[in-house]
Amino acid sequence: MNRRPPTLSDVARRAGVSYATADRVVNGRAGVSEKAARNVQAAIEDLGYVRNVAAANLSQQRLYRFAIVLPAGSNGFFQRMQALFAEAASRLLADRVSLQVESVEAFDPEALTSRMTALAEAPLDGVALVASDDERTAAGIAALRAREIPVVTLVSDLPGSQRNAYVGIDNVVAGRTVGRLIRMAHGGRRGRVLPVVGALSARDHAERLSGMREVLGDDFEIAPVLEGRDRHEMVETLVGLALADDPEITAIYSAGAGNAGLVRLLEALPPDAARPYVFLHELVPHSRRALEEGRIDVIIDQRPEEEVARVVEHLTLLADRRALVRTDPIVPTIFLRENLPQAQADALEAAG
Amino acid sequence: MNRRPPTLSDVARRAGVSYATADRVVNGRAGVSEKAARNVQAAIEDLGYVRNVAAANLSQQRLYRFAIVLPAGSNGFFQRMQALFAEAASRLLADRVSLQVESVEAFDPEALTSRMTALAEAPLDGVALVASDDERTAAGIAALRAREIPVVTLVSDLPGSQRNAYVGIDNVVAGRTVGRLIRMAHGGRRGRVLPVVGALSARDHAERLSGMREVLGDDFEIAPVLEGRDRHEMVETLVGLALADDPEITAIYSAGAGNAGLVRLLEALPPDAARPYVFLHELVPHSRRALEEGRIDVIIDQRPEEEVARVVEHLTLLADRRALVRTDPIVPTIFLRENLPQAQADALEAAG
DNA sequence: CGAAATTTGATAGACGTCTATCAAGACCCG
DNA sequence: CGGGTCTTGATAGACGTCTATCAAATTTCG
Repeated sequence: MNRRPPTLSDVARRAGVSYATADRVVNGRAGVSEKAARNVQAAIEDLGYVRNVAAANLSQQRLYRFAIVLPAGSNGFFQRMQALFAEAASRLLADRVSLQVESVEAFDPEALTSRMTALAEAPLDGVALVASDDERTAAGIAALRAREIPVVTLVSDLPGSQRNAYVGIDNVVAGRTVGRLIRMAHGGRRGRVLPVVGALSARDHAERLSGMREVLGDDFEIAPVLEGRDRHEMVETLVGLALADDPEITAIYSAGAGNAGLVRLLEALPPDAARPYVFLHELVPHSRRALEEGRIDVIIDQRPEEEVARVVEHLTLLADRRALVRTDPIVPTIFLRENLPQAQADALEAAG
Repeated sequence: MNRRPPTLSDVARRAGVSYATADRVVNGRAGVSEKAARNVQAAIEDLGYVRNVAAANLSQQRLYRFAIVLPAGSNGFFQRMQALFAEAASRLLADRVSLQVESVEAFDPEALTSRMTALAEAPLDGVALVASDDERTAAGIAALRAREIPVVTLVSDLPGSQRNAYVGIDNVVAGRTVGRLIRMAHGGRRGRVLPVVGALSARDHAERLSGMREVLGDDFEIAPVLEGRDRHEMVETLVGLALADDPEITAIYSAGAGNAGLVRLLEALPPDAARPYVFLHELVPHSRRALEEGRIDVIIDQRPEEEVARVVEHLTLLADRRALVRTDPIVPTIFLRENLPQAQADALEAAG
């Protein structure tokens, strides 16, 4: 129960070969007879040999150099994600993983592409990026892959491209989840839903809406979709007008960003007036506060903590040319005011 | 950008001391003047030195031997947890962490205590266990601590004891979350809730109920609490009787186990008959199926995957006498049929 | 001042794996 | 059977840290 785990020398001895031969087998180097290889494999299984990663990493001086490209700007979600990556970076220093977190102008495929071109020249072992739905982005990914640099898309995918993996939620699932919650909140009654997105041309926003529609079916009316460009002033204005215009609205689903404007609008309502149910995405300071104060009802979060962890996991595995585990999408998480995570507030404060 | 991370030799050189002295500083060994220590610290910060854990682990031949004690039996939740620990164990072999997963008879504090006494004699670096609310368990924990073996309680806490940490959800929070969902599902209307627990004397079940009550306040009636002993036949019978007896019930909250019985009962209902909203705990095969088939509405899950990861994290840190990170409780997660995790089914199948 | 105590330096060996090199042995084919 | 190719063995050095030892230098204190 307490004995030393077997080393490769033990394996070699057991297999009746030299250390060199055993090493050739485990590292897939050429020049080993089939028989010897079989013996070594058998010895590995007999002894339950597992390669000591500490020793392996040490001897190889393995360094993992990853670049993470995030959209810049005031978007609370990406600020949170950036803080999480920064925190991960300092934690991962001890494991010889260096994360270089970069910002590019949001919604600017040109800027993203030129950044990617630059990264393709850098000595990197992997890149994660928030893809924009654009041919140039796909070309940038291809350029990185051509240099043998693995690429992971994050939050927003680009399915046709050569990216190795996607880390993020399935937006249709997120929309369906909101649909179900809307149904629940209406307790069997019908209602009229006001959808707000950044732009209908944004694939993720459109997918969320269509997921919601799938679940609501014909039992609910859907008001004309507002496109707020993810800008809070615009969201505030448009939603304000729509609500004034259409008193039948029983629920608002904001599938995009710019929710600070929505929250401002809700704060301006008389405190005890009936208001529509409000569902929105991403747990950030202002949405958290709104939920705590009862101005909104549900936040759908894509758990950036989990996404950050998984990006690092994927990039490390890809850099070692190993198989990915856990390629299923991130599950959108439902936050009500009752199950808000506790540490969240502190972590955000600490991040400034 | 691509240079070799600094080693302790670099630090020593920079600080103008020998490697030996630098080593004494970083490992907190005695026999270093204050001045030398300050110089070394400064050099560490200047260079951004981070101890290479691979090298450190290698040189120390550090082995982490942890024991995990779970209640035996057919309980789907603990079966899932056991599978997750087994999976973690094989993954962690490469990191020289050995998890020895043990079962003891459920609800048998005597059996748990004698197991703990045995473990106190074993060469272990940490123990995780599902505490039962019992003095003997507290004594067992004390015995382990007396042998310098860190102890983490899992799923069920024992606050008065000497355990180093608790990994699990806050059951009041879970109950409050359900309370909010019940409110939502009633869409502003009143209702009558049937609570089902294993036993009112079980602290976690009682806490869940009181959390729910907090949120429902006086707007809802609460039917007499059923105690199903976490046994599915008993739950099936009791709930069946209660529903027949009390047609006013609009929601069922099952805060304990034995939900297979509840699901059977619901399956027996005529398919298109109105049924109460049903809320229960833990995503396991039968509850998952019930949710997929629309026989229940919500599953509150305590994310055993996350708990397993955190147990390992805590035990490792404790074994190294380091400070714990992330001591906030696990956040109860809400699953609707729309946001069920995908991989779950496969993972459970694979675990057999 | 001198003896004792404390601090420092130098260094060696170990941890397990990886990489590389060189020589020797086994095998094949003409 | 001789020359070539393939396979194997032996071994050395490196990775960065930890532990230990011994001697030398410095400080403390009676």
